[in-house]
Amino acid sequence: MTGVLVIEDDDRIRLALLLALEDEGYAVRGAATAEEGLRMQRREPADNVLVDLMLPGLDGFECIRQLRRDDDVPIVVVSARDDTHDIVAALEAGADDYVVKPVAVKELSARLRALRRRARAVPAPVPVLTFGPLEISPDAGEVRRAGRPVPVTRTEFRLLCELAEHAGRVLSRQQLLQRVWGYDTGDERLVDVHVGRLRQKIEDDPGSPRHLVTLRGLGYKLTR
Amino acid sequence: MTGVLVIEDDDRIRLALLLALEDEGYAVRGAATAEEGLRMQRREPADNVLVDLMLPGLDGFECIRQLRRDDDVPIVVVSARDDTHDIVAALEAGADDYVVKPVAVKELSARLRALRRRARAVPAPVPVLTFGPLEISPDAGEVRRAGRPVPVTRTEFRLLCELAEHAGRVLSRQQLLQRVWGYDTGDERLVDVHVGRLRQKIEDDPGSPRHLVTLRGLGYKLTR
DNA sequence: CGGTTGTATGACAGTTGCGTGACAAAACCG
DNA sequence: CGGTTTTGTCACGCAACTGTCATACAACCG
Repeated sequence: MTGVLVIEDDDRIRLALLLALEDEGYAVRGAATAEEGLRMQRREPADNVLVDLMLPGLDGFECIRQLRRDDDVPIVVVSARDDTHDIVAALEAGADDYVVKPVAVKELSARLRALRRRARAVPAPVPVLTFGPLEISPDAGEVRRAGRPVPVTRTEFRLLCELAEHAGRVLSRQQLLQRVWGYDTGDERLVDVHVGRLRQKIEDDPGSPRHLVTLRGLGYKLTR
Repeated sequence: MTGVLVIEDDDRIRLALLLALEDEGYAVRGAATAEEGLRMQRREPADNVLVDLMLPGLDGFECIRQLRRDDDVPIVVVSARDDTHDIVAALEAGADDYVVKPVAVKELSARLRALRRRARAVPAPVPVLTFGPLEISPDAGEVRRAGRPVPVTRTEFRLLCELAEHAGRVLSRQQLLQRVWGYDTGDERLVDVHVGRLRQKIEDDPGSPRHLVTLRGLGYKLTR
């Protein structure tokens, strides 16, 4: 299911767009302000965003820039203003297309499809967390040391990810039990054992660990 | 240097576009007919193609389709006709954008830039996914190993495509059940079985798979 | 320094997760 | 309709993993 987010302050127009797009088979949702739209997109990303330029508060241009900052979603501006200056500015801000109201829904839909044809082909890179020679990619379910894959078990992997996500911070055994194992209570030695096993695999000298370090009385942390 | 090819039969308009785009810093070339444009693009590909719809001989729609057949170049239609039906047809044929004459060069330039932003992100616009000796073409519904076609069943193919689309990422059995079978719940062994069958066909040594690998406790992933 | 607390590690048995072959139901196809 | 292919289910065996325990070691403290 492909989702479309419509950011438009005029209730009538927004509703009309939403209904029309829904008829075209999109899963729609709407926002009346840039702030609301940004929040929605951050929480549950849509596959396309339609945005008006004249918005109360944060205006359309700024909205586009902020959307672009942490998202590669295709953005289409739907504006009443047919002005070269606006069009150029919107596209420069990061929009992918600009259509002038009133717009035929069929056309809008075709433009969205054309846009998605391009956007979909982009293979999102697999994010990797690095700690010195250590590379952890949660999505790939893979750990590498100096480029070489290190076989780790599921529990070890979860533990490592948890530590990596909070790099530099101490996590107590209780916190780790909670987050990795889901235990509300349990033997804290369990954590020790797995940390030990992990060290055998990822540390050069497991005896004096450089990345997965113990903080006596506090817990463990992962450092760079 | 970014090159733009303008396919437009009206000499005056073509010249005007070429000059204006040259001013904007593009390396331009022009063609008066679809045939000529296709030949030029095949011999020395430009980074963008502008095409008129009303062309003598091969018309604009057909021109777009033929361009698309062996090229992923961004195509912008520049037409005098402001008609929803034409716009939709052109976009469906494979165009990326549609602007109506007369058009401001600044706008055209901005649209080209926006388009190229997207297009560049696609490194190899091949509809074939390769994993070592393995070739999967989702569109053609075909799998090859070392060039030789491999007969796979529909379910196997879908499973393979799903994994290929998320190359390098782990997909849990649940996710695969959901996406390939549409099951919200079900026996996860089912996935194992099909993965096993797939391995018999695509792996050199199904006993120790190199591409379709298991991540114990996590799921499966396809690697290069 | 000895006592105390906290941490590392090796061994082990129970458990889990995975791969596979067999088989029946279902879909497909002349 | 009969044969063939595809699909889903099941049970079993193997290998890998997990958690517990006991013991040894290291750090802290007065």
